[in-house]
Amino acid sequence: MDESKPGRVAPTRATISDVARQAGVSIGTVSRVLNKARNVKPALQRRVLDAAAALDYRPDSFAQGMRSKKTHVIGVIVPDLRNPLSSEAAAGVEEELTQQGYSFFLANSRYERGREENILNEFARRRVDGIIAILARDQDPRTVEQLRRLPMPVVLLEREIGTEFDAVRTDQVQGTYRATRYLAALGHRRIALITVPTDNMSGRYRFQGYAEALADVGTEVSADLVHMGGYTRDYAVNAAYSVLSMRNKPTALIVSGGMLPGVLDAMRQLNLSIPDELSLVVLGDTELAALTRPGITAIRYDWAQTGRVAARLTISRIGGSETPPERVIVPYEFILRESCQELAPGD
Amino acid sequence: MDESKPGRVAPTRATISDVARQAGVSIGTVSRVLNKARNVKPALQRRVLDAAAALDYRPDSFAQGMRSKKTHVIGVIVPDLRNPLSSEAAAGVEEELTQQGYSFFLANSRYERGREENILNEFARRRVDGIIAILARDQDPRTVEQLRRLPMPVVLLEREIGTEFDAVRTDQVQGTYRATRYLAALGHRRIALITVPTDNMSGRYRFQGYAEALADVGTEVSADLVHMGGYTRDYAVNAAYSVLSMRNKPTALIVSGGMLPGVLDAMRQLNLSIPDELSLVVLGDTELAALTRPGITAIRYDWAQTGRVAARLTISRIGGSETPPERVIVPYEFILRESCQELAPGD
DNA sequence: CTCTGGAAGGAAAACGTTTCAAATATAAAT
DNA sequence: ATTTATATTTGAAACGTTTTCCTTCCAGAG
Repeated sequence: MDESKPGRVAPTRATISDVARQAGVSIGTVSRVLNKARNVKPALQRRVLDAAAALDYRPDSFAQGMRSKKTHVIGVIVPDLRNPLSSEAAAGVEEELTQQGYSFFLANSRYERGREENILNEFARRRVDGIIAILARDQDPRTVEQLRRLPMPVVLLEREIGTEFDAVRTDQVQGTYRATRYLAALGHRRIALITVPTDNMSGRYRFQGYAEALADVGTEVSADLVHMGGYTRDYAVNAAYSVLSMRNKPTALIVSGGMLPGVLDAMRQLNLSIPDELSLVVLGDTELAALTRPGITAIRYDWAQTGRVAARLTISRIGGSETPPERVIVPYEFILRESCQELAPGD
Repeated sequence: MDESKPGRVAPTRATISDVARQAGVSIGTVSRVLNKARNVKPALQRRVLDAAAALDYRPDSFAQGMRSKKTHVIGVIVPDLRNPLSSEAAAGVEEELTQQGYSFFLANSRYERGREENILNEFARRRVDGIIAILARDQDPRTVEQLRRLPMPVVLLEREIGTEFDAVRTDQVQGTYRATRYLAALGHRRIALITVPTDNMSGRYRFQGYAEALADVGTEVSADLVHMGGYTRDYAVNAAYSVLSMRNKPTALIVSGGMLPGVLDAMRQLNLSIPDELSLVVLGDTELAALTRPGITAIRYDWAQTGRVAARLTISRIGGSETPPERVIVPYEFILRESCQELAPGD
């Protein structure tokens, strides 16, 4: 019925046979011209190209995918769309993929394993050429098993599973080590840590850097200063609240970027000021850290860069690269602001 | 060669004919069971379902799309992945689409028309079932024409083109009106406005609300107080810098959320304090506005909600809804913080 | 002039679904 | 027991590509 509507252009797209007819050749020839263009006389080639242009022909990606098994689509799975890690990484992936002619599905697991499983299944069903994943948990054997079964290359972002998958990550160990040593150099010894659980790489490596730095200055990790039990803002608020209202409270605090809002919130409630009453370093720089007053000293991670690297790596795997799994580590940057203070000897 | 590797599961997925063979029925029956399941005897239905489960069968989405013309994919195009409007809207869209069994392509135009055009073409080629778009410019005739030609429903987000497309947007007119009136009620008359250009809806409606409010308090718009020439952070810094270093500088400033960082940056450079030297209202609430000190009074827009509504609307259009184009307006919320001060009579 | 071999182009198969027409089985009505 | 209507199931076409296998051309060699 639409066909007859006067004002409406018929919505039927030209197919390859339309082009073939218009150019007076077989569809096979059209396909050959449009793809490799081998063994076709220049004259014919022109005719085909002209016909295709005239008809505004675009190959149907479903027919292509059906036949050639290549979709030029990559699946990207993140745990929390609103977290800067996710959005920055997605932005980096986007930059690189677009440039290389790929599209991508974006999916959000919300840190739920069930969702993650469904998403991976859906990606497989949709025959994505590759997957870039920031997993909720990288130690769950079911997840690992599912990844192993996937017929397309998988690149992990900010996560690690043994050495069998490509992985791109920021240097959380060194970054956190540096943050801790920086505070220690200012005289702090009671340094609290609020970040994500150890069931993914970020938490594990952050704790490792923290613990190593403390050990190097001859201090032991004190369990009551470490809160690594959740991902949410509420968790951060509660953790900060409880650690900052201890009788013998810490003089410094290291918090991950996604939890900074919660910590600032708690500090406001407790009416604690930075840096007089608490020195603060954030793992992962954000606009909030940069622009709040005083500015928060930060370990900056270039997540967009990890995204770009992961995208390039994925594409090279799709291209058939068979080298052993890579492990790329993107360095951190230390951003000095005004949130830390030398500890007065008496404190 | 992979087939023979001992440790590797053969990566060939089961097809519908495998299921048919296993269940001892025709492929047509399998298809019917898996889709509508009408007119199939319960016994057979069980057999088919069991077979499908046993083989871990998942219909190939390319074959499906090829035949049925439905892809269950929606294309989402945003102008700036790092802007809260984009990421919040994407998150809202994601919530709703996932729940309804849709996947989505996410693409980033970076406010460039050429990219936008390519993205729309790519979406068409990939036969997305519908498109949700935050356009770079909603007044460009070429963009409009391209949208008209698209064979799938398009829902505009935070943009409007006449009345021929569905559009979901926040109430920028009223929000900005309210912000302006609020400042006026505190005695301010020299109120600056820094936001995006008028070549998309947000800029137009913000200016409208601003101008109406000023008119209602008997003040004229003063061109040197209005900066609506760019989208970037750099633009915001420069605009704020120039407007705040005027001899007769404004006593209050309204800025859009994406540009708040730039404004705060400029204020820091100029060493201006809030609210003593400048009252500030931000259009679009963000974490930065909420957590910086003092907190910035904000007009909050629920972009995630617009995303959800747009997703629902898109799906209903895909379902064949033929009602006239809708125009949904999501209300604003006034968030009072500490960034505004009553103007002293002498000022 | 015939033969050979490579280049160029065509015809048709295949990809895995959905859907439609036809065939068969079942139930109801006579 | 037939006939008729209805419910179920089958078989095959169709979707728009890519690709494989042929056939046809031609040029150069013998």
